[in-house]
Amino acid sequence: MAIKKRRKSMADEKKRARPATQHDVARVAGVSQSAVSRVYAARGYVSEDLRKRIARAARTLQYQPDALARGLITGRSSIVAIVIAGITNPFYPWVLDVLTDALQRRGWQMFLFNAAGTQTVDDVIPSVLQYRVRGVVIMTAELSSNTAALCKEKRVPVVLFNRYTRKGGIHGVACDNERGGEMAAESLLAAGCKQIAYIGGLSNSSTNVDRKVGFLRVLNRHDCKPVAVVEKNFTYVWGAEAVDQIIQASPTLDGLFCGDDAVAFGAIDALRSRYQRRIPLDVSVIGFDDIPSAGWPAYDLTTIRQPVERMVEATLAVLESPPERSEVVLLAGQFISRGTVRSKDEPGDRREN
Amino acid sequence: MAIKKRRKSMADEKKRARPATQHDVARVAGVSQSAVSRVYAARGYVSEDLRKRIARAARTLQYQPDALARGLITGRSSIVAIVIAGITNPFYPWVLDVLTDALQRRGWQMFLFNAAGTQTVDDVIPSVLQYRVRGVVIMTAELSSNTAALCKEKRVPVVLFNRYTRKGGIHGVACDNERGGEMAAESLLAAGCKQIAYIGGLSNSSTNVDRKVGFLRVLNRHDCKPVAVVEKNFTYVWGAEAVDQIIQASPTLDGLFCGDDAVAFGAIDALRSRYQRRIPLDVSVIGFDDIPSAGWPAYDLTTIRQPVERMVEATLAVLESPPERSEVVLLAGQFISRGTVRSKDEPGDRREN
DNA sequence: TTGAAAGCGCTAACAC
DNA sequence: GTGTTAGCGCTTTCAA
Repeated sequence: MAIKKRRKSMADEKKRARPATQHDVARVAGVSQSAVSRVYAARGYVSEDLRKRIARAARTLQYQPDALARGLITGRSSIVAIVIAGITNPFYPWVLDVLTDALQRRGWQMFLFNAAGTQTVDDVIPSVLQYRVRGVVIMTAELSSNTAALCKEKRVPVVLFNRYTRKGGIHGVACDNERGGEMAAESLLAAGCKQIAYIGGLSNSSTNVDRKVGFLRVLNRHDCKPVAVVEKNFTYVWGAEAVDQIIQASPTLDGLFCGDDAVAFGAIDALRSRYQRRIPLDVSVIGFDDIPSAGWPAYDLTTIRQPVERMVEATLAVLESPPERSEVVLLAGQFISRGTVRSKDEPGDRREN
Repeated sequence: MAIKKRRKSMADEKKRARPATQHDVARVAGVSQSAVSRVYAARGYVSEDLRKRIARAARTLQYQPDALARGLITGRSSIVAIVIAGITNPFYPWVLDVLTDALQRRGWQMFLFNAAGTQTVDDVIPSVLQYRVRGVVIMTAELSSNTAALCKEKRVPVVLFNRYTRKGGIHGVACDNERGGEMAAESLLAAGCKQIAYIGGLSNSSTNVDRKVGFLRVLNRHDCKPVAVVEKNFTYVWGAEAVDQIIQASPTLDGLFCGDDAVAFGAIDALRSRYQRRIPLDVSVIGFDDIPSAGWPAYDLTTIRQPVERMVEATLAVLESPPERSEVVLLAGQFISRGTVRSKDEPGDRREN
């Protein structure tokens, strides 16, 4: 008691620095501390009378619950960790915009980690787990089975966003990329393209593989052999670089499917500025994602829209109540027809400006 | 003790669910729990011998410190909260890319909040403060003095990023926007532009005001009266919309300074596709920020580069040791000359493609 | 150099 | 309904 007293007086000295606790509120309201807890934890019974007195005391004291203490006792914070790589690809800001909104509506917080540069997912996960996060959403391809086991052991649900794995215990939410690839192929073939190429992203990511597989399946079905299939990563720079490679070998290229919109932008800029190709008159181009800038006049890109809102909802649904067995949710994309695929009937109708 | 025993046996039943604590490590290593703490808190004395035994025990138990418990006792987490609005403006992904890297190198975590949509900064700050964050970085214009007071009371440093205020207690880190505006004006005048306009962003933000003030100051000094000064927000859509307004009234427009690169993109697209203006032959355009896409061939935008790396470092420096008095750090931007400002000497030299 | 012990602010049995 | 009480896992005096 003596020690306690000493502490208290220290606290009194610099009172302005110490925020109000449930104990303070209880004292002012003339109730027990646990009654205050019951109000804020929204659990157990509290009479209207007590509730009111507590609310008033809390207001005068400017009481705010301490999330750290709450997390410590409950064993769970309300933090969701997002691991991203290449946040400068405009697809991700779009996703983050939707995701932050959905999270904030639930009263959850977002940890943002960037697995670009020096750090990988595996480096970053352990420190995330220290906060007893509610879940981890991974938007990068790499995740070692070691790290996966770590999350499983701590009972932290992991969901891969915009990709998936068939390894057990890891949930996945993605667009139906195979079907998307098929739609792209169908569209280019319908436009009368003959010399068709695919510029992919990260070669072993499910995102890239599925889009490619669907695309090539339809091409194959129509006995159309692609003039080139090249893969590296989902960036503007790679799109432009890939065009360099392709055009050298196949100057008569007339149809191009790109792994995502950023790649498509790079490809289009290279085709126009380095090789004087008109889009879509000389080359038809299709992207993937439908990021906001895809609709801007500079590109006016035909693409496949990812259902980001529904993907985010599906992701949070998994975090709220993780299914026993790992689950892969595939949602349909939507073909968005704009100005980078020529229409077969009127090939000369379009002018470049 | 009886109760304690009961708890313990419960814990044993579902042992796999309970992560190792310092207590467990201490037991295995044959030392006290406080010795383990001293090792991980990196404070106080621990002999080499103990240190080794503890390290070994920790490894076998896969011990990871609990950030919530640590935060509770120390009164501080290692979380920095970032409040953003309009994350889809490519300037912010760029900043986040740099910022996440700098944070992770320090072993800090990032809370990301989006003040777009339904939520404002003021809505979001209280819940951030519950986590005893190390600091708050605000990338939005709005922050009520009420909320500012709240942070001050909790002794949480606040720094405005890419903007500032002269109100007390709030730090600010920004580019020298006035000087940037001056450089833009000097460049347009040097190119021989006569009919010059400014398309700004959020009208009362320091970012917008300073760029405009610097720009108009130089114009005024050269007796050049702008044909239009319009302001709304920092978006692509607004850039295009603003051009509609300006061109109606001033079809002979030949010089344009835009509040940021996104606005410039919208303006350029509208000038080209709706009004058949050639850039820079008919109209010279300057942006601000130098976001990554500014250098892409589609725009090849002349602009002023914000020193994002140095801005981030300055921001974190403030969070690490907040100065007593509020402090505004202004860092110089860099003029980046590309293809959207015509050179005076050879006005007919450029071709659009 | 090490250990014992108090307590950060909160939740959740449990007793009344 | 309400209060009492025992910790959650950690840091930090303080004594030895």
